[in-house]
Amino acid sequence: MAAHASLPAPWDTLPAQLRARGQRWTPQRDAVVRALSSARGHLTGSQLVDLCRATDPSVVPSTVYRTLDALEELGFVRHSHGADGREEYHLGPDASHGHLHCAVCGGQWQIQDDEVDAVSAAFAGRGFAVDASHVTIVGRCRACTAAGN
Amino acid sequence: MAAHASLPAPWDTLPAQLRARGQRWTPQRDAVVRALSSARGHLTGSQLVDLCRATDPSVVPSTVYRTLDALEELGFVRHSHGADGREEYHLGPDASHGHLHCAVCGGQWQIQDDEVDAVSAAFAGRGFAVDASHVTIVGRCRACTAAGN
DNA sequence: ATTAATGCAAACGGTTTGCACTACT
DNA sequence: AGTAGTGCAAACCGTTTGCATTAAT
Repeated sequence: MAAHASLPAPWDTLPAQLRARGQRWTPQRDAVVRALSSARGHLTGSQLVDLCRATDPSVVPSTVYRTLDALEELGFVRHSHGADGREEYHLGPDASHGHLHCAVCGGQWQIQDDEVDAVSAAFAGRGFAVDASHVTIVGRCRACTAAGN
Repeated sequence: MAAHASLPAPWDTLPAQLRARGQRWTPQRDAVVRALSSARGHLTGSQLVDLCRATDPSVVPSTVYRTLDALEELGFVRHSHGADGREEYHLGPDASHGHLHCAVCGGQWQIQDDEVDAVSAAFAGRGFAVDASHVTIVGRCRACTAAGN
């Protein structure tokens, strides 16, 4: 089959995107996506496994991880590494506008999603919710470091 | 025995501190400390294991990890979780003066070592060297979050 | 009918644990 | 002598893999 009770927001185009690449939409992938979208924020791989199995006990870890790989390839999820040292997956490309600022050359770069995640995770333990759009990190960029500054 | 070719900087008082607590100084702990101090920056647990075994093949993983626990209890090392998702250990308390700033209540808190490490690790991949003393993270503190702001 | 995706079970790497033995104090 | 610390080997957890089977296309 492949349950289709209409997917939320960014996921609704997913089945089509998969099929366009010759890939398939399955009940298991549906379960993974629903678990992902129901849980706001980030999930570790094993949390996701448990969540999926709660609704559909037939879902097996390998399927979850393989599905995540597939979703990541399409840019629907990204993964980083949480403060607990486990893989952490989160929803697709959302705008984050943090910046990296080189104190030497004055260059600026946008901070990427997974980097924001890592920063957020660093302070999650003390209950501090990082505002991703206001993160500015000062330091020295690769070029300036290489130049010996 | 317990090799004693004089330990570098902050470690020289370690044997005494251990003994003061009824704990012991062993060649294995010596090996771990030397590996830690020789490697500038951070090391994962398994990197440390390998490093130790390179000089002293008799050192076994469990001993390394147990030693790290002991060192951490004394405040000689701290551990965080690196971008590769593994435990990462680093040298004792060094001054870092980054701050957390709550956009709601205006409160400020000092960023801790392991948090700085996590932030640094987030950008290490792109060759950006974070200036720990200039990290300021804006967000919402636990209290303000709890208050529903 | 094809072949992508699944379930299973086994393997993996890093870390932790129980226990008898060793060696620091 | 007393006991903290060790080495070993086995357990553990999250993740990955090989392979025969199932099911979406």
